[in-house]
Amino acid sequence: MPAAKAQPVDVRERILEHATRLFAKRGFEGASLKDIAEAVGIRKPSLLYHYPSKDELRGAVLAHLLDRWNDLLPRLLVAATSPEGQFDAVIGETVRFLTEDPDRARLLLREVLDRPQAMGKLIHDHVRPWVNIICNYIRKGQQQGTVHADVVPEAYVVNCMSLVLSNVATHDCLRSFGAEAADSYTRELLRIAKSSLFRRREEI
Amino acid sequence: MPAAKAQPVDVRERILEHATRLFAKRGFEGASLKDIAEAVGIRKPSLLYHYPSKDELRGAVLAHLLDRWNDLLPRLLVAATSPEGQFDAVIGETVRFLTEDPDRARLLLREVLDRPQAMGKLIHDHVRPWVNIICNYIRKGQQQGTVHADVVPEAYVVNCMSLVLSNVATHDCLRSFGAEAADSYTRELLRIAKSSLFRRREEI
DNA sequence: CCTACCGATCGGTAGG
DNA sequence: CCTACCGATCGGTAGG
Repeated sequence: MPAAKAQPVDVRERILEHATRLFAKRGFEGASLKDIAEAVGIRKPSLLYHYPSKDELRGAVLAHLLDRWNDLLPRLLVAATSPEGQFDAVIGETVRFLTEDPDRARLLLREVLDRPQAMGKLIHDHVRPWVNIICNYIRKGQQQGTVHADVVPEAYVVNCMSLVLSNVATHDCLRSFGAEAADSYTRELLRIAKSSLFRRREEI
Repeated sequence: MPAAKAQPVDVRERILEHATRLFAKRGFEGASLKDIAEAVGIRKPSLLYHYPSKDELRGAVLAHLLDRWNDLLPRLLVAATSPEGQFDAVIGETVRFLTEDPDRARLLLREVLDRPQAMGKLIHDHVRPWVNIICNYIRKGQQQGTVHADVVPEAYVVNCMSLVLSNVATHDCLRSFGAEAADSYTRELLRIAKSSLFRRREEI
């Protein structure tokens, strides 16, 4: 009867949480296994029992983040029906996913900087499919005349991804810029994304 | 007569070059003083003679980058006269400055992630003045009807900065996305920035 | 899950 | 600008 174990929540998951937070805050090289272990409340060798090396922990952290993203995707893609509604759902949920825990954006940006080649392959495998779906909606919108004709779909979507990522990741840093409301930058981001995609009513 | 010294170019500057490159590639914690010194062709204690600590080297690298940026600014701000020409000059030169050496973008992004508070102050001091100038041009454009009325100037400029920075920094990683031309992402970035700012002729 | 310990490497110093 | 060296900390292992 293991009645009074330290914390009931799965230790492996608590390790991932604190590893995500510390990798995001200090970077992979800047966050030591000792610090992560002691944030969880165990010793370094105990952490290495669950994840046998720091590199395997890095991989597990990234896989865990992508799992949460994949949880979101299916209901996101079938949610809306109209082209503009679909777009709002997709970019809105993406922003919400990253804003809910900004460490996700910071970690992803750091991984892209640290290992561009490996992340390129990973993005190609995990993100390409739904990018293609968005691109098809954009092309359909161009045929119907609701989307600007000079949009380059793939490049547009990639730039939007970059923009959302860096907007959330640098949120703390850039908030010191003005006295405006905290989410005014994110609202302007959505305006930029939509304004550069859809033709306005008065144009049609 | 010190005839055959190793390299005639200033050693301090060569240290800054290699430190910029290695900090950008591996991060501050991931790049060791030994690696930087040996890339220059000297030993670690010799590097520490020129920059007495790793933190002072970090500061010098950042200051050097901002100096290059400040070299660019004055001629950039007086270059064009029309609002749209001014905008093209500013964002075009910003892209060129970062594209010329993508390590600049990578280093700045890493610094923002590593030390958001310190970078917030630094941005406030060094970048705020010319952001204000751009914002005034945007507001003038809004009064004249050439710029969309719903643009929030400060938030727009900050988002554009974020977008340019992350676009250049993640260039290597995202190029693997499609078979398109290497600069198609950057061209789409410029289109997004302009399309979400200026009203199209047919609207006016 | 722990204590005890490993060799390697870190930023930095002494001294010339 | 160098060699030689410092204590501290790194990721990881042995053994229980």
